[in-house]
Amino acid sequence: MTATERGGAHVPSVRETAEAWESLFRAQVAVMRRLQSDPAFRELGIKEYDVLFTLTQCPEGGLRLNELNDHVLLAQSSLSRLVERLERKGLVTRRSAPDDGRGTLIALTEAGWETQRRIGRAHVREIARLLGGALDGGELAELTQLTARLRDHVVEHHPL
Amino acid sequence: MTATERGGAHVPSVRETAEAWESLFRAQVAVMRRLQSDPAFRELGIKEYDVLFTLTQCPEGGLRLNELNDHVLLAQSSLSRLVERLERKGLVTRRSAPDDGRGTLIALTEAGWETQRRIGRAHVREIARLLGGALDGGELAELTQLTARLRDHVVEHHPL
DNA sequence: TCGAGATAGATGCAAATGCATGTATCCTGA
DNA sequence: TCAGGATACATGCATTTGCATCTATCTCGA
Repeated sequence: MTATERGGAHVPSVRETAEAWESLFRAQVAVMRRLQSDPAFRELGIKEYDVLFTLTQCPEGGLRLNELNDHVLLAQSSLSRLVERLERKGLVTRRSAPDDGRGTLIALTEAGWETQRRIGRAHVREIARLLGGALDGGELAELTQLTARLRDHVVEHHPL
Repeated sequence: MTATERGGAHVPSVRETAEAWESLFRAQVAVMRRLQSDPAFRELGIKEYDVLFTLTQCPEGGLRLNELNDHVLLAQSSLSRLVERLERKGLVTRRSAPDDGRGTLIALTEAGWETQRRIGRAHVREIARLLGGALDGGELAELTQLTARLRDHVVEHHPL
């Protein structure tokens, strides 16, 4: 068996790359389909939750709409309206960015933090329930590393 | 450094599991955002393409709607109408399943095969362009393995 | 300083989506 | 055999999404 045959440290072929993406994508679909049906997301859609979560992971002041948009699979206009809905529910505030009159700063309200924590706890439990037993700790760490590097590479080398 | 600290073959914590999912999901978002903007998907949306692709990967006769639905992140009704659109475009045919009067068999037309091949070629090139250089062959194979096992586990242990 | 182009976000509108439900068919146990 | 429930898919309808475009603001070079 050659290095190539066992998938050694060679430059991957187009086919190998496409297969890896396909596999990653299908795994995401399978997991996401199940996560979406979690009762935790009856109160708030998973995309709305994702925005709240992203806001918890960033400096206190909040995020610009375009920064938020990097984390979510939505068109700019769709995110704009999603945030508008969150504002109407009292979960986030929007204010004009102090240093750039065009920008909008989105920040969590107290209710937003509380809602994220509440849904987040159930969500994390559900993730563990679904994925538990699929991979051991080393494999899971490996997966985290590989996907993180994949993301970093794409963000770094292929701006939108 | 203990085995746990370096992520050895232990039973993963809830936190480690959630981190891995988060990382996988963000990588998927980053890659998908870029794939979606490929001009190859101006003619046909990526979800529509995905259905055509899935149909190429299965026995000649086609797939039932509910089987298709396992591969796609869409509600049953949305897929039903997506397939209806594909039929109107002449890319698939729908016929009643011979062994089950409730079912619908979806199959590619000749134009459907041709369209999938054409878009697929461009799509695979784009995948290689985006991911090329991110991971070497061994890492890519590892990623394929891990995500495939993740999917298999979820499909096996957590039916919808 | 000014004007052309770039950028951030909002909005009108058509298309796509999901939920709830409807219809037809299939299955199962009494 | 047949009634009750389950399953497969379709459909009405309100919501969400994306595209194209608009406005407001910023940036930069002449």
